[in-house]
Amino acid sequence: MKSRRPSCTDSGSESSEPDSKSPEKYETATRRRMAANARERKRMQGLNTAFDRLRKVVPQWGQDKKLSKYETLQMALSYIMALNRILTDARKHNSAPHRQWLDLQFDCVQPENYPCLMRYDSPTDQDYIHSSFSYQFDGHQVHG
DNA sequence: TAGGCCATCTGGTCCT
DNA sequence: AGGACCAGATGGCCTA
Repeated sequence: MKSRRPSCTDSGSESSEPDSKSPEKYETATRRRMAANARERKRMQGLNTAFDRLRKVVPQWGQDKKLSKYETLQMALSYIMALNRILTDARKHNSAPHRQWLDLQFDCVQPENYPCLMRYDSPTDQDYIHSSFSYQFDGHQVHG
């Protein structure tokens, strides 16, 4: 857990001074604010858990650094488009050898087999897979 | 030190 | 009324 802002306590409400309100109303407002803050924290934690799960199923291309949220979304988009492309290509070439090739592709996109995405048997494989993933880490760009 | 990324707080809006 | 969601503000941490 990261450190929290020292200036903003859970009581939360420098802005909600007692003013003309009764102490009871001030207390109620403070309690509600604290509860809302806690809910918001929990909600954001849920969101971050979802991002972590997404990171696990999205290829990282050997990046040792954890993908940022933005990068994760861009990579997920790119990944989905790549899978879509595999399916489209498979429909175009529906012969037996390509069936084999398609099976291989599907094997490779299983999360437990991601290492095989990083190991290319031929330059052609490397070109194809890289061309399928349009997301570039450097440029933060997706070509669709 | 600047810039990127992130967690948290907060007030507003919408929905139940 | 209260919860969920969102966006803006703020400050901490890390890296080049």
